[in-house]
Amino acid sequence: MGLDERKLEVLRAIVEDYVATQEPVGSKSLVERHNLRVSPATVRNDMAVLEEEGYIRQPHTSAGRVPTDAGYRLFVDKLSRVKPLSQAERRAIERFLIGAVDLDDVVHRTVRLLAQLTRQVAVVQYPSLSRASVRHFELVPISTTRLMVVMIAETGRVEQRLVDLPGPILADDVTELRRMINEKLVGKRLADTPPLVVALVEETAPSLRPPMTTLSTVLLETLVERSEERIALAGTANLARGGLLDFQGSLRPILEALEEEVILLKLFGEVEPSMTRVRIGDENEIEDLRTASIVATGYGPGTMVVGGMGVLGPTRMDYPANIATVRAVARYVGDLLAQS
Amino acid sequence: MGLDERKLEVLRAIVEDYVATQEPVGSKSLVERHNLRVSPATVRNDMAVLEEEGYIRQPHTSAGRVPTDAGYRLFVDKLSRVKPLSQAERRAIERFLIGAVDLDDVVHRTVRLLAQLTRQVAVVQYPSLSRASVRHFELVPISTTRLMVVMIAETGRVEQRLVDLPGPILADDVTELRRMINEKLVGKRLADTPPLVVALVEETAPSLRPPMTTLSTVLLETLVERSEERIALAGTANLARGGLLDFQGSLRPILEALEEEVILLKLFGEVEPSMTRVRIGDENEIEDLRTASIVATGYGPGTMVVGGMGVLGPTRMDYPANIATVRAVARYVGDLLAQS
DNA sequence: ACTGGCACTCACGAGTTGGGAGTGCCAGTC
DNA sequence: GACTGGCACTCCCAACTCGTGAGTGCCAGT
Repeated sequence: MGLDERKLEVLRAIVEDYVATQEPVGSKSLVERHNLRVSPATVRNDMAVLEEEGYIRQPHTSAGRVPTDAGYRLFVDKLSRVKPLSQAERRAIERFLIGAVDLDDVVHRTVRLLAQLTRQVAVVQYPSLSRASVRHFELVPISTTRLMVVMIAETGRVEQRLVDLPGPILADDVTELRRMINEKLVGKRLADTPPLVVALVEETAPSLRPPMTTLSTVLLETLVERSEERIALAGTANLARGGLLDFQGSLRPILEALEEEVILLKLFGEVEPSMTRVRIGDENEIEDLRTASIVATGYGPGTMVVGGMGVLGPTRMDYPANIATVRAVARYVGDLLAQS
Repeated sequence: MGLDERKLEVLRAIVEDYVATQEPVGSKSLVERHNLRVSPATVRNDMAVLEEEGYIRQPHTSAGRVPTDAGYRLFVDKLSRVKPLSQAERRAIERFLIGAVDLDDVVHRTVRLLAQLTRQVAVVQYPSLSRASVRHFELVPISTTRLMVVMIAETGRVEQRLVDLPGPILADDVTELRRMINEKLVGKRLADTPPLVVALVEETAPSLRPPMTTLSTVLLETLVERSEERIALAGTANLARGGLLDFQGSLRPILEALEEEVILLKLFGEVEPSMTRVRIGDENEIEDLRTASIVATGYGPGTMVVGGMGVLGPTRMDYPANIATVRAVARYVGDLLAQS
């Protein structure tokens, strides 16, 4: 169990070399590249221990060593300092996001930026409604029996939906419905709205009951059920880099998983405030992603978290760099949201 | 130049076998599988001619023949009848699209359906605004200096955008602006709106000039420039099927091209009314897609075309089946749009 | 115009081999 | 006790060989 200073140093060196070269690393080249001040034989002994402890393994006898998922985990937790971004990267982030015209555009640009900087697949969850609050509701008459319901969230996100009413409705009544809904819901966090919507129906005068009832079901559907649905994705082409050595040959399951929004939301949506979470290989619950790692973090204006973002790549990725990039981008986007 | 009946028959057989087996097809197995009523030697002579004409080629000496892009082209144009869909497929289309709640949902379901039925990458362009007409405009006051502009197109598509006004504005003025805009633009095709918007500003009373001017630039931007921007994509995992034999080894360029919305719009957006267009391999202008084929068609309510959809796959794809599927789905979605 | 026969070509897979990188172990040194 | 040099061993990998078989082109014969 004794992993002394040098053994950890050896592990770090193995991870770094393997990530860089993509080839199993042997004792000799290790000693050459990093200036460990011991002989290859000593390193070999250390490696034997590290292997016994499950941090590295040999693809085959008499080949170099490769980190295991547990090895990466130890590396990420204890052995690496997050690399500060280069000036050039900071500028790139700024330049890329500066011209965004609306929320959609911000998300779009962000996801591309992440993909480009990390050279991995990037995922950004649209600001989730349930964590944000309501800025304004609007009812737009389309015909006498049809309304469009528009909801604007504090984050700038807009949702709309058409509603067929049970019967014709007067313009004044629409105005009244609008007033009531706004009075009741504006400023509330979306997650808290369902009981309020129910109460709203009960408080409605009998004459307006039927349309309000219809509206309430639509409100509930739109605001709650569809509220976390959207995800932006970029950089899938990066999967096809590493010559198919990553992901043990088949991109298929990875690409399939990436098309399931439910999966992506699970991976990138469950973020705790201001924590960067790293999931390495086997730690993933999703079977298909056992050969991949994920770096995810939450973002939002100030200390609030309105969504998640992150990258996905082979377990053999540059964790320190990716963690740094994801954090920096998340923080920058958070600031952007806080301004508007 | 004389390609008699039988030679064409041989070409058709080669394409069909190659698409099915993915292996170069030789004269002997050809005669066995299709009951051409001649000997392998005769077929070989025909093949020699077909090769000379550029319709097939040999991967290496003494291997079977493989169709060239020109061969596929001839096959598609002259030698294949579009396969009618099976009853099961028709039912699948119906079942898949029947529960769609709004336009976004329709597009989403459609693209997944196409990917699933054809086992290729599917692309659906959101109903393009410029080809559709305006149903309604709405202006929603957010604060005294901020409006939200919402546009609803005849296809059900909704676009919205926030506008910062040059100065505070009264509720009555907003109402007036809304009235003016709707009066001028409702019912017009979007492509025809720009001059109308300009005229609108000129007709506006001096007191309302400043906000109307601001609005007009936003209208132009939103309605024209951003009008064809959206694309839905599904089934990228299908690229990784054919064991990397398709696409001569690297998915990278294909995945990259698929991430460029501009490229996809070029491919699937330029559709003539009720024509199914097939682009085979080299016929593609996009360098990266020279190993791929595209089947695209327009769709829309009735005879109108409001967008394109289609599939992308290896040149070695089942053209008759894919053409049939794309057409059927496009028609079904068109009907769906016509109803609403 | 088609066919059967025949010699030829060449990709492919199975087996073989040599080299080299890397290992584990052990005896020796500080 | 911790480290090192030396050494025998393992085994992947790339290169080579070789037999097989599918497929061909050509030609003489019907």
